Amino acid sequence: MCNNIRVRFAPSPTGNVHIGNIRAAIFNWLFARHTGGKFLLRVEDTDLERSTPEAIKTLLESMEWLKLDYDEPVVYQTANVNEHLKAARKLLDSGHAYKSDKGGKGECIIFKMPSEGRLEYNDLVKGRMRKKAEDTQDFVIVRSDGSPVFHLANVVDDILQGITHVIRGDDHVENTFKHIELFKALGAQPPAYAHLPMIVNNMGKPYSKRDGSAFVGEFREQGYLPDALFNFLLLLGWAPGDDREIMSREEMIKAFSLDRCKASAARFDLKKLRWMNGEYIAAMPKDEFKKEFLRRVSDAGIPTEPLGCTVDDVIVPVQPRTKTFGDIPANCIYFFTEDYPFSEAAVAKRLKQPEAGRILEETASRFESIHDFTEEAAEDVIKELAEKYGGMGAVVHPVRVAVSGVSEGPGLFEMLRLIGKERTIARLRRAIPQTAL
RNA sequence: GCCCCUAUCGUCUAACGGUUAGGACAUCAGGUUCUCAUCCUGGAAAUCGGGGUUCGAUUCCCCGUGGGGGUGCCA
Repeated sequence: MCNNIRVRFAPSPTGNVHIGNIRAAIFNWLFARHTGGKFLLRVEDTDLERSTPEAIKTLLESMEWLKLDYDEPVVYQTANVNEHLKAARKLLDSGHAYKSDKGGKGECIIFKMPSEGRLEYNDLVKGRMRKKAEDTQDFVIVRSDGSPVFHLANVVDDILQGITHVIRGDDHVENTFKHIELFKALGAQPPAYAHLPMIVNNMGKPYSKRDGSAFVGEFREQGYLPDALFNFLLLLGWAPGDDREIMSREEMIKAFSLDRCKASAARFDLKKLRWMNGEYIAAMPKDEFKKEFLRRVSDAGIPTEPLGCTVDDVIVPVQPRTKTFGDIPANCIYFFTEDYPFSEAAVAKRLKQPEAGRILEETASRFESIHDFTEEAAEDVIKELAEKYGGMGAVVHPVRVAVSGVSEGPGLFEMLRLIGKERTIARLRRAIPQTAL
């Protein structure tokens, strides 16, 4: 039961966490949880300009939001600079590195790559990787200003943290040959490597902010659930092998393995994410949904008390229809205020009709005589009118638009009941001017 | 230019030499419903091209082509 598998997520805090990046974290986390190893977080904060406290806070929040817990205190790379430089001196002393002023910027330290033979390693995702030594080049490990370069810092930190498996993005494949040589030159055992394919846009280019939401925080803002995003990202480049798609964290942990990761890039499909998010929302406990629902309504500046019913009443028909929480204010505003907007398209299609005005007035006046405004009572009225005006649609549609401003939503009779008799009647009459052709 | 990787429906993917090439999202048609969402039924939809190896290739090899990554002071 005792293994010493140790993996890490090593982002540089830039203020935003890219989905490609967080996916690497997800795969690392799953690998650690599956194997019973340790998942560590290392913040590569050596870029002092971008690594602000706020950026680090954003990173940690994203991790927490996705429930990516780590097993040891966060390591900050800046704390290890002396170790990096010590390693550089060691490499200088052992003849693995040399000083040079090639670019004329001053003296830097360059690591010497093998000049002959073949470099190879076994990538847990991509398989056997090989490269002729003559196709590699020496590279800078300490800049002329004395600061360690990524390659050095990364490798030294991995040694310091005892990392056994490096699971990271595809863009590091070439670096791996360099890193392995560094490990060896420093007298350390290189870790195993697994390179995850990139997430690309529909042009096949790396997915960026230009392609839509690219950062964890944006999805959170738009009302995606962390579990849905997690699940969706996992399925980009990995599949359990059977037909399961929506899986619990436990199932994922149990099923995860690196050798089932794909080696080719995956396109980001927002439609599928939306669908999956809707599935997760539908499965949410009522009180959890209610909490987030109220937060969204409140943030939109809408009163949080429905006009004619309770929040719980509203939630019943709304939850199963919600794809993202960001859609909620626009979809439910008419339950909370008389100042609800009318969709132009809906008005044009349903209210600007020859008989619409008469239908609304007639519906209103018939509703007036209902004592107990139940769904059944409302339905009876509408059905009667439907016979007169040529079908349910002819009556239902204008009434729906009049009382809600939009052409879709909960069942009409349920909606009317929630809005209430007097308010419904008032809304119907108030909408009549809009039926003028 | 050179080096490395990669290639199954529109998209995400399954099929680790033998399947009518499966599932999901999206899409289309029909059913249910007052709309939307859900739900049910059905349809269309793929192995990049060319050579090999093999009794047999989506699967293995080679060559193209497309895409991605890298290429001495970004990470």
